[in-house]
Amino acid sequence: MARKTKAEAALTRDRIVTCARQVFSREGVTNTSLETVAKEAGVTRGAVYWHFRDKADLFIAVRQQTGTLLRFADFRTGDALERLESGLQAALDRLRTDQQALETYEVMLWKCEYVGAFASVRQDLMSASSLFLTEVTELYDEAVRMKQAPANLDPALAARETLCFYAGLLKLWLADETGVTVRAEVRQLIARHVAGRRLQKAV
Amino acid sequence: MARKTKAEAALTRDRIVTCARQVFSREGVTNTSLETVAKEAGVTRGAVYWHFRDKADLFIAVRQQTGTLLRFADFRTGDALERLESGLQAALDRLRTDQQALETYEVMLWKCEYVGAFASVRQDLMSASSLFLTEVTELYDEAVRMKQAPANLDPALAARETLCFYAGLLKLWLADETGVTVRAEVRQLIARHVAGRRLQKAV
DNA sequence: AGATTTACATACAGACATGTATGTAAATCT
DNA sequence: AGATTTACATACATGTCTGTATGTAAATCT
Repeated sequence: MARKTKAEAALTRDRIVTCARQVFSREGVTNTSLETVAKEAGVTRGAVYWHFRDKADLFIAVRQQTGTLLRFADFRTGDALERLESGLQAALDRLRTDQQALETYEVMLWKCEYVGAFASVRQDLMSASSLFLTEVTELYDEAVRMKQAPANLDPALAARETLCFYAGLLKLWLADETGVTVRAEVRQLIARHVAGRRLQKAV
Repeated sequence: MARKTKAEAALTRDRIVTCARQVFSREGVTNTSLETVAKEAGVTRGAVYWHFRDKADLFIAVRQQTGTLLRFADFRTGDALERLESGLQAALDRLRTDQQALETYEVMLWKCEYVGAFASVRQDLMSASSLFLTEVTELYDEAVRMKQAPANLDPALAARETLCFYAGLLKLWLADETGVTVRAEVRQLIARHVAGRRLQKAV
């Protein structure tokens, strides 16, 4: 077949990743055949195998294309607890407004089996959790130093609780199609969670 | 083949379910072939198809064999918040001491894709979440009435936060093989979470 | 005791997925 | 401008899984 331009090839690769995400979210990662992905992207399996070693490699590309939901570094205004809340709210907002992020996280949290080649991906997720812990611990630490949180608050422990809350929230939010379980009240949920850390309990 | 006694057949069925759980947790649900399960159980696929319609049906049996992790009804001593904490602690304790429960939840939370026939299973999980919400809401309601929790605590919202915390905790606990993320401090985590609801903040 | 199920094992038929090997024409390199 | 890659498409070889149909001897029913 006629060779494509570098730019064209990059587009092809991108189309494959995009289609893979969609097919993954429809049919689940394991049930997805690379043939299906290829067809959806208007290429053959040859193209897929040229750009990616195997399905696990493609899956990693899907994750990278979407990137991470949560970037506390993006929030520099307000006190530590305000920045924490902003970060969490922004993450959940993105799920609502960004179809791509929605699909990717649907796949990661509900449509993927972390076994075999995918076991290492789970390690990645846990690494991301560690990063989250580090950042949130620092935020709580700052909150304590600034007297916004009670002095007896253990930043590391509180951060772990927040991590659990966040992980569960993401997972339940995605599954809560009716909206009654958590979707309808995400904002208040997050606000409440963070408010619970403040020195003057307001909620 | 020689027909088995009803009792023998029940044992066979049970062996199949047990082996299915183990294979599922090793290889993931989708990657598991019924042939593998059958071999492990010392039977052929004929037996598996005799007892179960298909893999999804078998998966449901695996869930039923283990049952639910959390039964607040089991705890009748102490105030509402103490009962809440006891329930949560007991659930996580079970994961530590009950290999079967461990495997089942590993499968449900990390080794299963909720797609196609399994989509309805996810509905079931959300129904269980609703039940959890009902029970915990009632506990918080009682805590408020008994002045153990602040009057401005919204039981329904607090219950949702606890649900998220619990869901995330389960998921992270299972993946935290090194223990550094949450496993080492589950007890304090749960204690802290519940203590955060008490009128006199202690943590 | 005979008729009927039951609890499987065996056999069959077909679909589907994977990885690799090979071909090729145009981009890109020199 | 020629040599070399590149970006795929095509073809091949193979393994695997599913669902069902059929067989059968012993339990269970009547």
